[in-house]
Amino acid sequence: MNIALDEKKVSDAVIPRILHYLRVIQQLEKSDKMTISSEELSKIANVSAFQIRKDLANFGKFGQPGTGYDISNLKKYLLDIIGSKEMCNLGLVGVGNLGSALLNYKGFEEEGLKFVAAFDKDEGKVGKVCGNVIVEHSNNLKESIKKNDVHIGIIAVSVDNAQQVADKLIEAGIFSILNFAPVVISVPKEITLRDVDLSIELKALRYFSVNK
Amino acid sequence: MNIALDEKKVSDAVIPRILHYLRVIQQLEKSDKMTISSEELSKIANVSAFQIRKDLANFGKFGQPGTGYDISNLKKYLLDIIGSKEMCNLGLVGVGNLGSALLNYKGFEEEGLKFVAAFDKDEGKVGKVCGNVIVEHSNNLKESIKKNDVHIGIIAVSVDNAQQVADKLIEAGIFSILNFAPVVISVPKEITLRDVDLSIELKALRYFSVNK
DNA sequence: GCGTGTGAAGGGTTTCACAGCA
DNA sequence: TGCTGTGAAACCCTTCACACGC
Repeated sequence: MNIALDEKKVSDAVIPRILHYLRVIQQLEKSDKMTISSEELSKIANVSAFQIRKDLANFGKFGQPGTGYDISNLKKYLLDIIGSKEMCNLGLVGVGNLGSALLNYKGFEEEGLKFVAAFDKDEGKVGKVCGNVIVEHSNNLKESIKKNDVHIGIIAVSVDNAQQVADKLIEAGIFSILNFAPVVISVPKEITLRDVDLSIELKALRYFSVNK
Repeated sequence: MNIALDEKKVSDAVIPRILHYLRVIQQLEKSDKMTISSEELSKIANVSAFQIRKDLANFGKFGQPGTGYDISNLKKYLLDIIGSKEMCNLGLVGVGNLGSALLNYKGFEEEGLKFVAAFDKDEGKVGKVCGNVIVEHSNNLKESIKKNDVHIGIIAVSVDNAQQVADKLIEAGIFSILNFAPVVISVPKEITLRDVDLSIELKALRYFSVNK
């Protein structure tokens, strides 16, 4: 029943799936079902039942043989696994179309994600209210990141400025970066960087669709 | 030298990496370098040189032993592999914050991706010009999708409407869907669906950062 | 000599089959 | 009986080492 983080290294592929299961469980919570078997979950999540049981077994024994998993308990366990108990503070750089959309998106807060700072180098945008934050000038970045205890930096600037912004974020003490600029950024290996490259998503989608 | 598509099934993991190499090559094109070795490419792309050579070998022999890869040729080959020669038509459903940002993003066109239609159920948005398209009412979806030859449908509506929109897109003849709604959508197996779930990206980022 | 392309080795992840428990 | 948890098998992907070509 113990949640065994850091005991043995859990495969990287597991975590996105755990988060995916959590999505499904959140949907199921709205129904009147109390328990669910790995087989049923499999059909909704499009992941094999074997895989689901193996993934969960990485972290403990949550299921009842003969019955399945208690939905509301499973949710708690999954949240524990990914460590979503406390709020995660986000800082955004680049308040363009995409940046504004992210700041104004209402869905993050209930997921434990919260924008606490936003930056732009355009004086015209500085001072503007976007979502729950007031846009600051990029010159304030380092100071504000520390003051607001930002955990994750989000890059939503143009290709030309992305590397430079990444460097500034790292200099400000950020260890986790989500990059939306369609460019390959280099960071020291102690920094965790993930890219969301929509052109790549769309082209991969087309490829898989054609070669299915 | 032949591009051997559909000869033997290429692993799914290869394609996103191919697109990633293409990003790097596009950046390199701006420099005055003419050729690059897998070793040099490895450092920029953060992928092992073995991996790069293996990935490319899936599709043919592009490299010069002793020299490396000709940058502008490699670009052509990579574009061939992923079939990016002709324009890919995009249709968007849900002209909210995120939807508008996507429609107004200038970077897609040069990547061979083009919005040709956008839909919303809100009468107030219908008729508005966003990027290169005029927003249509969702009731026109089926007709307009066919008329404009939309290849990929993009879902940027709320959680509650996502499944229904997916069903409508499929009914309209769409086979490829990119879903931004943070919900698990079910589609028939002949449909290719990819999710971009930003909350999951952020939480995975945090997990990997903490457990690094 | 330098760097690619590739068969073989290695490692890791998914699949399977079944023991064990409710 | 029904379904989980798990060691073993199968599979796939990455890594390696080296033969070959420039």
